[in-house]
Amino acid sequence: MHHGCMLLSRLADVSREVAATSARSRKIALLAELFREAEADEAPIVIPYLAGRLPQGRLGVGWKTLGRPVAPAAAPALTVRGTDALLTALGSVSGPGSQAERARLVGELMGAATAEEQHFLLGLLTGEVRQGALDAVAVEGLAQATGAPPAEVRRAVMLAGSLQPVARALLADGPPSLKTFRLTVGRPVLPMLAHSASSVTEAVGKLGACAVEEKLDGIRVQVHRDGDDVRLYTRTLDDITDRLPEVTSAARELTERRFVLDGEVIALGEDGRPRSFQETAGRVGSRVDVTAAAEAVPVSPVFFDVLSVDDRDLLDLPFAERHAELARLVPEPMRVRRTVVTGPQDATAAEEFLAETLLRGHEGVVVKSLDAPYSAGRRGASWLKVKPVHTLDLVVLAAEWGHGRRTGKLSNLHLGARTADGGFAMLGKTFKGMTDAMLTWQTGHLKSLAERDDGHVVTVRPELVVEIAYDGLQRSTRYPAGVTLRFARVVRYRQDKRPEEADTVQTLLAAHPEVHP
DNA sequence: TTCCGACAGTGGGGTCGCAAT
DNA sequence: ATTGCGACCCCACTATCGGAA
Repeated sequence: MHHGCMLLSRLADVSREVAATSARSRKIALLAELFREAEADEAPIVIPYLAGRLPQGRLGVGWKTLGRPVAPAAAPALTVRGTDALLTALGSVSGPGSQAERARLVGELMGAATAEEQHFLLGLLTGEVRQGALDAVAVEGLAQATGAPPAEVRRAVMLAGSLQPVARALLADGPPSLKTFRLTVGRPVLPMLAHSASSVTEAVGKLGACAVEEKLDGIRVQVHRDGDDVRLYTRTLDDITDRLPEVTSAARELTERRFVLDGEVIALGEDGRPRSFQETAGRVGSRVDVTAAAEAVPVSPVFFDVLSVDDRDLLDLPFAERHAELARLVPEPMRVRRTVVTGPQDATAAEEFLAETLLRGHEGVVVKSLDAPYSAGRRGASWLKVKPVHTLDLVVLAAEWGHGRRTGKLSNLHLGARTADGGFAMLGKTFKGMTDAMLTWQTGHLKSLAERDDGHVVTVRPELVVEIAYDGLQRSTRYPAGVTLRFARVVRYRQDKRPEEADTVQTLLAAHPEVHP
């Protein structure tokens, strides 16, 4: 065993082995074995690496920066620590000439790596390790390696916001150290997420007594206030405090002084109706001239949950009790609009609430069990979102060769609607919704319609009609009609339809009068 | 034995900011 | 000034494993 000088080749070997097995239990065992070998101060490197992530986060290195392949080293020499030091240096490069300098450092690293190590590093740098194990499997491996109960490790990770500090503590001090991870104001926790349901009735049927809340099409935000200090975090726990001063002010106006709230920020018009997601996202993404951005597109926080008040951790309380705290803390307009139903016999009322929500211009609803605790970081089925689905019959104009498990299959479809002149206008692409059987079938069928194959995109005669589901229309500068479909996915092929029967751009635009191309 | 929850994989479009052109 | 790239918002859906029922 290499004490304190674990080689990168060891990680590359384990990653390859993990990728080669399909059994999750075996993946966990392989990771656990490696984690046991890591020193406490190597753990914060080894564990994210084997979870498919870099401890530094993104480094400004993508496929273009990686450039051409570099001749691999003959023998493994890179250590985990050495690699990490080099990548830390790479991440700190900025200013003029930085792209070239990053490329040089990447080249240096790759040149020192064996072919196996290069493959592993490539996966890490591009975020595509494809070993069938990410954070969740690594958490299990960490639990197995240290003898800590998996549920307690998961909880610590959700409270810490990431795997690394938990890994460091566990490897250094063992399972008792998990108790040091508590909900702390100022330290963001992984947010609770929702599953999908196809109707409100179905959702209420599954959850029983529940709240039905408006689903706002904005940006998720976690607000931490400790006295005058307010911090704002996104769904991935990025700190966006500096970008949303009006949200900070709103948090300071509340009478309680220590709390953690969960909600959405959204740009609303003068009439209180939501502005487009594109406008909200643009505003939240603006960092340079925040004052001008806030002037042009002010946003409002709308809260739906409270995780902590005055140092009381509310995570394990049932939602009904957390909401009572929320109602005490946050006045009406800053709280999400909702209705409470007692169970399936109230499904009609819930459906009516959805209809009203849509009339107010919102995205849909989230149906939430009144009993459920806040299970951060885990996709519990106690929150179910329901959004209306639109469908269209479109024509396949081209398809792209797939990657990974879709290698050799035509996967990503280019979708077109009919135009007035008898041609087709591309509206976007989709790779979603296909079963393996559909992938196989469409690969064969599209090959028979192929007109050109540049090795990436196969252009086909526009004859195959496909039914596409989508969430809505949005403006686009990329596509000729000036619009594109949001979250397009395949429902089924319509071999009973000829391309002349496909939907037109005109009818699509007419169905979404609020969108101006 | 069957069912179902959790997970990973497969990428989609838009917007912003920075560096390069 | 414009373009290209990368990061990060939003996200749907299927396949699979393995524990629950």
